[in-house]
Amino acid sequence: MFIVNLPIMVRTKSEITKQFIIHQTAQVFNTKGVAATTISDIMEATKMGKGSLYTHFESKEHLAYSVVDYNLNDFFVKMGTVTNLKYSAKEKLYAFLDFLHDPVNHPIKGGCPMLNFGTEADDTNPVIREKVQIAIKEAQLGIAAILKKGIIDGEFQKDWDVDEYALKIFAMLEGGVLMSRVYQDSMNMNVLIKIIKREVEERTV
Amino acid sequence: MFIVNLPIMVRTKSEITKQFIIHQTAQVFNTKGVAATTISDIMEATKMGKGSLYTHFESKEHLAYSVVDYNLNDFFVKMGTVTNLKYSAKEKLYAFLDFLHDPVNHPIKGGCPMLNFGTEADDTNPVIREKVQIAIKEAQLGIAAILKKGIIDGEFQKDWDVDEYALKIFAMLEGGVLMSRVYQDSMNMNVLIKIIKREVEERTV
DNA sequence: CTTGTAAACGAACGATCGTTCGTTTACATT
DNA sequence: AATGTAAACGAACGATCGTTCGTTTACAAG
Repeated sequence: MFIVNLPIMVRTKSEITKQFIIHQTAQVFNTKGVAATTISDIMEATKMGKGSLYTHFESKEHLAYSVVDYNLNDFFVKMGTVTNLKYSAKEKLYAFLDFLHDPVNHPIKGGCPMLNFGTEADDTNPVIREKVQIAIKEAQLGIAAILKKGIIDGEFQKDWDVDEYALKIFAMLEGGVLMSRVYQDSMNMNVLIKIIKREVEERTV
Repeated sequence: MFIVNLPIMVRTKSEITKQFIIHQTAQVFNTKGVAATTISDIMEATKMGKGSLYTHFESKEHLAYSVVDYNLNDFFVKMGTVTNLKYSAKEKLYAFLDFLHDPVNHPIKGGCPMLNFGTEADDTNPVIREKVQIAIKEAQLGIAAILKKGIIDGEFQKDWDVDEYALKIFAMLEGGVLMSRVYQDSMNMNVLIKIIKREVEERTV
């Protein structure tokens, strides 16, 4: 039915601008927070007029939702890029840990979006809270998947409770990000990563 | 010099009201954040007129500073109240852990103030960032002090790197608070506490 | 009770908030 | 080149922001 003869560029013009706005404001929202980011901030980040923004987003809140999605997704894309370069489970895990070794200059500008948007939204914004919840779940599962692969491949001890240890890794890293960013010094994060690696070695066959 | 014959009540009237305002708005700031808390919110929480607030605080920002101090201090007071009831190091530590077992209903209303104010302020408010930095340092030292007492009293193994483990505990707990509050379920926190207790047992002589 | 001083107050201020809308500009299709 | 449609735009809106200030109220001292 209704087969449309689409031009070469499939629904692009508006979509490109939309993505441009999201891309340009991702750091602003992640740094200042959703509530504290103003339309003026968005205009400055995009160099666009006030009215133009409302051609692509029905409200600041809806843009914020897209930006939260973008930042969360960006984290997993970059995390995947790093881990997919490695073959063994331990190498994947260590690559992931090293990927996060410097929270002062976090790979996602403004810091971990799960930490930032999670703490802002947990009591005030159910939509964002749920987005973060899904992302945290995905992160836990991602770490657990690496550990499980390590067991299947015979790298790690079979009796290791990997779901529990994935939770432990995630919590330690988020705590480490908080500390390092407040201290403006990534030393604590490096100690935590060293601890995790040591514990992984103890579970390596 | 200048010995003043002070009345019975030493600089109270204004100070009491000041503390009342801080007390009444502590939860609001900790839940909504400093930037998102408005004067109207403060008026509603205190049932005071707009002008009265400026009799006691020169700006919203200065009130926020006092509230951050209040919430951070409140945490340590409550933590001390719980741990001081115990004699042995392990009992103190477990009491502290159990004190944090339910982040959905955190002892400090709105959640951990180090987590909340730390993530909001790390890139935007140097004054608050430093207050949180000092608090985190104090928390680390507090945990480490308990562990050190455990070693001195012969409860824990002598070769335990307690500073490192205090850092690990703190990071895990902050990560656990984040997860539990985003999930609106304290299960993850309970697993993390269980893990810590297990590791402490392994270091118990 | 009178008086003096500090606290409480709310109207009003200028600034900025998020949003709307009529108009101009840009650009792909005739 | 003419035309039609969508994007870009900025002035203007009402609402709310944080702050100020002249006045009223509360209350302890004399």
